[in-house]
Amino acid sequence: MTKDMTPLLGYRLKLAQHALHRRLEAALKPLGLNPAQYAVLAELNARPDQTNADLAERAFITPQSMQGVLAKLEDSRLVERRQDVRHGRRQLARLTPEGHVKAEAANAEVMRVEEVLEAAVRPDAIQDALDLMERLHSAMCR
Amino acid sequence: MTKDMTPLLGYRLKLAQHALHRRLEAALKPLGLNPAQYAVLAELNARPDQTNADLAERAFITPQSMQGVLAKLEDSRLVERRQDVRHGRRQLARLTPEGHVKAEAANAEVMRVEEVLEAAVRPDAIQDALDLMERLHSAMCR
DNA sequence: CTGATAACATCAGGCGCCTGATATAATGTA
DNA sequence: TACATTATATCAGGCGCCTGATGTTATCAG
Repeated sequence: MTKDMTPLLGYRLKLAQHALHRRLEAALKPLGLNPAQYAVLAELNARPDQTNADLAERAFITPQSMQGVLAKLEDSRLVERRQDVRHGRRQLARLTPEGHVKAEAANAEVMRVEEVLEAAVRPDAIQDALDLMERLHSAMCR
Repeated sequence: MTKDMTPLLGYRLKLAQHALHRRLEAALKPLGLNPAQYAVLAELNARPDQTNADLAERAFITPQSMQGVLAKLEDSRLVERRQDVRHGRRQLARLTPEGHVKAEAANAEVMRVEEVLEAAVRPDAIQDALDLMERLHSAMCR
């Protein structure tokens, strides 16, 4: 007989991340963004002029999926794409001024969630928690 | 300027869970199951005769989504649903004999992944890790 | 008993991410 | 130069989960 799932690390990891995801969705919804769109805005804010392929890799989704994300951000005039002068195929994405404002606002919301998350951990244990997540991540990628 | 996401607990939580999910998908694929289907088989193995609504709640998805999961499991003859004798509307789901075999096989695969996950943590720190996940989950649900 | 409310199953449509296929430009190699 | 390989963007279709709407059955209040 299969036992109760509750004491499994994988199960609890899933639960925690699922709740976080819902929370982020709720926090970003008033801004008209979803977590994937936020991730792109934040990434382009930190490093402008990246290609669709670059952004996809950093966000851990496929280029095909990122295509859809970028298309919507372009429709919303938060991101613009230009032909790379040196390459005929590459298109470099960057934030519009409006996109920059939106990115900052979204980041504030996300940081608010992050603070709630960190408040659940003893201050001196946050680094341990970060290390734990990294170890779990590495173990699953091997 | 938005900073690097790497040191954020939320970001690393997402990364770890994402990798776990991919790993589970890969482990279950040879059995013809996805993580959601596995969750239902495991749940019905532990507690037979649950309704669609019950299963949805335990799996943290909507009844509408669980409907699709159950329909596929029925098509695969791993689960069967019968009218509840006392209620005209409720349908109670349970494993078929074939479903029971599949559930056990899937559970073995999932436990193998769980072992890899736990191996990434010092043995005396597993309970701390479980507690951490629970605190993060609770913090996000409030 | 009657009518309102809640629980349950289910259909329809949308969104996000996936895989597979295709087209084009850049790059490496004979 | 010519050709194969790689990188990039993009279209098409599938799958899983979502919200909204609908119909049916239990349950409860009067």
